[in-house]
Amino acid sequence: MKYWLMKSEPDAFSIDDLKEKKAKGEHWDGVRNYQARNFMRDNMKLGDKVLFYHSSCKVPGVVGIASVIKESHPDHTSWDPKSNYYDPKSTPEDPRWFMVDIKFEKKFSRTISLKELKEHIELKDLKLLQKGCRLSIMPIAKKEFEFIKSL
DNA sequence: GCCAACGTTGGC
DNA sequence: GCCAACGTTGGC
Repeated sequence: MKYWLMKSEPDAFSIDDLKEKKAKGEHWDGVRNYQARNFMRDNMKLGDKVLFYHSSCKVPGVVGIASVIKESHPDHTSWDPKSNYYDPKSTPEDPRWFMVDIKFEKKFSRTISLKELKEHIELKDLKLLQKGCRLSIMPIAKKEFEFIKSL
């Protein structure tokens, strides 16, 4: 089993929105970055655990846990001209973008803020904290996952 | 293949 | 709203 961190802007889609989807979960559409796509397409497997991170908001940080319930499948919003995520180079015959489905597992009793994460030496290698990291999906070590969960 | 211009992310 | 740090695009 692998561990991941996924960023979402709570104004667009928050942990509470995911919670409302219950067991049905939600597909993680709209990723238009090749590195993040490759993680979803090639590496994310059923049952993998995900730290849900709120970005571009008042208190950015980790807010809960989700899990993968469906492995890579084409992101249909990429060939929908009406979608914000439309990419004319992607078609149903030759999809360029992929997504996984995740479902809510738990919400932490508090937000573990970015500021707090930075204070722990145990998390010094966390990709999220590396300078200039703009990846919206990144792998994290089991150690790091367990540590953050324990905070 | 280089690189300037442009667009995006995301913390602050 | 600012801006640093990237990623992408496209001319050459």
